[in-house]
Amino acid sequence: MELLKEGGAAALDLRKVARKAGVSHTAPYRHFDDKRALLAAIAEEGFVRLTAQMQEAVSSAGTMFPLLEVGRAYVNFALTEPALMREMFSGLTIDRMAYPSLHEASKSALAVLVQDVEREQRAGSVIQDEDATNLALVLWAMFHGLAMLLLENQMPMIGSEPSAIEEMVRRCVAGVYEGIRPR
Amino acid sequence: MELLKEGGAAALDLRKVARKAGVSHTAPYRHFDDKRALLAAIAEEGFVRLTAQMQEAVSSAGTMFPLLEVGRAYVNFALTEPALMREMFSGLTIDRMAYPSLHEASKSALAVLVQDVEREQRAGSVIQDEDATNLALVLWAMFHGLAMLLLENQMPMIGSEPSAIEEMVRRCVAGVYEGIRPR
DNA sequence: ACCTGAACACCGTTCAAGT
DNA sequence: ACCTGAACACCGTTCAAGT
Repeated sequence: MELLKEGGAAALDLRKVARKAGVSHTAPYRHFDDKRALLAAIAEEGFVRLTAQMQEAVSSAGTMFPLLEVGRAYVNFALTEPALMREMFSGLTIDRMAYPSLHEASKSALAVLVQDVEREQRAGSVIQDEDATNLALVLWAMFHGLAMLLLENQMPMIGSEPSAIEEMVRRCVAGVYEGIRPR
Repeated sequence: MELLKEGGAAALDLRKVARKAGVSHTAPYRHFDDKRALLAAIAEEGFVRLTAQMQEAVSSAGTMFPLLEVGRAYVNFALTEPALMREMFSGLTIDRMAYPSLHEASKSALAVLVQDVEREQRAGSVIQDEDATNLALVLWAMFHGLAMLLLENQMPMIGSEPSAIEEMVRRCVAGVYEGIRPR
């Protein structure tokens, strides 16, 4: 994870990891089947941390705009650990299912959203005629898209000043909460 | 692009490209500065195609739910060309600005959304007290997040049956259009 | 202007061998 | 159970040399 943070995905190779650990370049194969297995373990750890930060955001928000807090936390995580975020969501191409514990960890991030939606549905601040999981997926898509586009510098007009990013998070949360159609 | 489609990003190496083209493995350096430059060219071509499909979707929609059509087109593109989509949005890490024509191409995809928002604002179907570009960015985030999460198999409860995906696209468009707060 | 072949530094992975 | 060193196949890139 240090290598990932320092030099991005390109800097993360098994031999460098072994060097950093002070062992021979074949030692890692005693602990991981192959490079993908190491990446899966790293991604899993990433999901654990992301889930914790989302959970924290919901808790600290109390009854006031939990979704805004979660969105902020999600974007903040992505911008703080861009290489990790990329590895979590696109490192292992297709066989995510081949790493069950990784799959579990990634589901826990969604679970935070589902729980908040259920709470808001009970409170009446979110529509009740739609499944909570489905609504959570919509929220996740919104947050994820925003985080990834910012991370990949695809919103140059937003830039990287915290205040501009904060405004963009607000707009996205407002967009999905209030809708862009006139009320 | 053939290699990308067949075997994903891992299968795309310069020597293989050269082999496929029937030249020596150093010949590509006469046409591209390095591997990143080739990837940039591929990503650029990807944005051109994505923009065309989004534009087509808006046009064919006429006055009926253009946003739903664009969302569908965006998701469809991502699921049809997953490796290309990944390369377009996360291949070259940070220095996207180092490839001006790539940057231009990626802006043209957003422009399709901006134009539709402006049209809908004039028609009164989208709120007018917010900048069109900002609203387009919100829509883009929604579509992009949905497409990437589906592409990376992060929504296993949705699966890959076209009808389930279609439903999810509908929910996301409805979410950002109507809002998830009761009206 | 475009291509080639040798060469270099590097990586993922395997394997026989050690404690 | 964990580690090592040699070895193999492979890649990105450079360079002198060719047409």
